Amino acid sequence: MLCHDSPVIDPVADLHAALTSAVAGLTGGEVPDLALERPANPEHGDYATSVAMRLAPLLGKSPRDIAQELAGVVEGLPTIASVEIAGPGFLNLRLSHDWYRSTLTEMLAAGSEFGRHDRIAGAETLVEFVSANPTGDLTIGSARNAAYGDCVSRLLDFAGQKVTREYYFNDAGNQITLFGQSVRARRLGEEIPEGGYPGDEILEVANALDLADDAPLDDWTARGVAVMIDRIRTGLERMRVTFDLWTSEQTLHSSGAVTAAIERARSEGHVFEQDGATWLRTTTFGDDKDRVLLKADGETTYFAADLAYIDLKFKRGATRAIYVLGADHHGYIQRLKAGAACLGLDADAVEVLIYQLVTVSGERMGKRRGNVITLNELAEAIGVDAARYFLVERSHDQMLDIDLDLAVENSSKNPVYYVQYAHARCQSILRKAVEEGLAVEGVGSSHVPEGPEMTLVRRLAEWPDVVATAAELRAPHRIVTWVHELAADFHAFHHDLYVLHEDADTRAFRLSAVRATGEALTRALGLIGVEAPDRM
RNA sequence: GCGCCCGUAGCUCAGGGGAUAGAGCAAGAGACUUCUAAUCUCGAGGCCGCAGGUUCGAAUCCUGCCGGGCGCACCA
Repeated sequence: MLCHDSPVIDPVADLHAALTSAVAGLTGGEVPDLALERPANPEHGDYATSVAMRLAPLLGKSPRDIAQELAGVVEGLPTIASVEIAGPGFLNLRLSHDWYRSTLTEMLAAGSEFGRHDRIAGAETLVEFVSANPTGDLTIGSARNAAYGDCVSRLLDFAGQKVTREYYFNDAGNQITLFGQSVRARRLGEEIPEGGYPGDEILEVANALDLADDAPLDDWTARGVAVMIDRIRTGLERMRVTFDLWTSEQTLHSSGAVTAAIERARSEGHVFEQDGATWLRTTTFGDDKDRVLLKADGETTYFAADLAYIDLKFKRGATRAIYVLGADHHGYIQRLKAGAACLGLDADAVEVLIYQLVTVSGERMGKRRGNVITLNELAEAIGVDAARYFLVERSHDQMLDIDLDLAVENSSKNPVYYVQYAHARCQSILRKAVEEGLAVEGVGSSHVPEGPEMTLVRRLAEWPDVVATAAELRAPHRIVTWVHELAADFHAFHHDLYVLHEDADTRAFRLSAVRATGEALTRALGLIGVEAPDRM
């Protein structure tokens, strides 16, 4: 389905507009979804709409009669070559040669802005992702979080939102104390405590610390966390994932934000005491059960810090707070939204994105199982481009399984190279055009596009809808699906037709198509954090 | 028990109400004197988990069931 209700650079905008006004004329104003789409079957035209069938019950006329009336309006458009009515009342449209030329011209003129849309623009969005505790290297589960969260951020940014990326880390509490003890134990060659962290990276962190053997535990902990965070940051940067803010839980406590948030919730009337503990009545806003803020022993819970953190996000000016969490945290959705509501905030401005878990050879990852794969190992094994492509290739609602040996074995046939190769081919042609003095500007005026050229241009024209939908659905895998289709269309085009044709007009059209394809590949790959190489 | 995600080709998965359900991989047959063969072309492979419902029209929306994953702390 295509939807063009915002002023975007859109190749089928005039078609959409003409249909809309024609339909409005028939109904007296009301316009249902036009359902303008690209049929899978080429016999059904380049674009098709089933709007006549939807209109039939409304107007009390037969779908084919309505289609006939609409056909009369659309037929005159310069972008339309032919219209036919098919089946129960489909309107099948074929685009004119003129459309192909003007669409290419438009796309090239728009450049990197092509596909920019404002359907969801304007929000100040805080995307919090990864946020793994700094007690070890990031696992491949966090790698999925990183790749997905980063792509969503890039998509929202392209959609005109002001995006801030934040990593929230836990640097207080039992786990962190255990981490500090583990670091010290490794350094001193002692036994690590029960439930401590045995990973090799702990030893590396320990050895990087300039601390005396008898330094206080707090120093081992704090310094260890700092080094670990730095390790994590470096690994993420290698994956082209960067953050604007690194926020520590500790600072929420020390700044008084936690206490302030509890008081704010109390003044909203949602805090109560029971069994010696202080509770937040999140059930008022749809949570399964109420949540403890202050334990009977007086300690704050992790959720209390969460509450303060939500408060902080909106106080800093965010109009939307996105959380990216693994499926094992899906129970947090209601809790976080209810927490926001208890602070008097809009629960709908809290959006929790859940991605399904990553398994290793069909099994859940775990230190006890000894099957942990880290982000660094994945990047090392198959490279950053293949790793990123692999991590967002499928829907985030789909479970992801990895066998590292198999991944390495298969990495050469990772589809990312197929797509990148298409870009390298584009650049190769453009280089050759310059070398041979065959480069031209413009799309020409008389070239009659052939099948593969038309297929390619129509594919390129899908971009505005693809990128807008991907952003709205927080579904970067749609970019991946599309960019692969684009690469396939380009490879076929390249195989069938010679670009640097002796006829200047043909050459101009084809060079324009190559240029537009190269830019589209760069743009789409950029949104998933993959490079578009000039040579391979 | 309750909640979230998934079930589509041998395998991994796209398909947000439209016409004959697609791709990659695997297996099969072909194509380089050319701007890169990391490519292209062709064939084969399907009760879209099951059963109802809504609709002119359902893989898609609704309900129930079956199967798989995950979660239901005064842990972090």
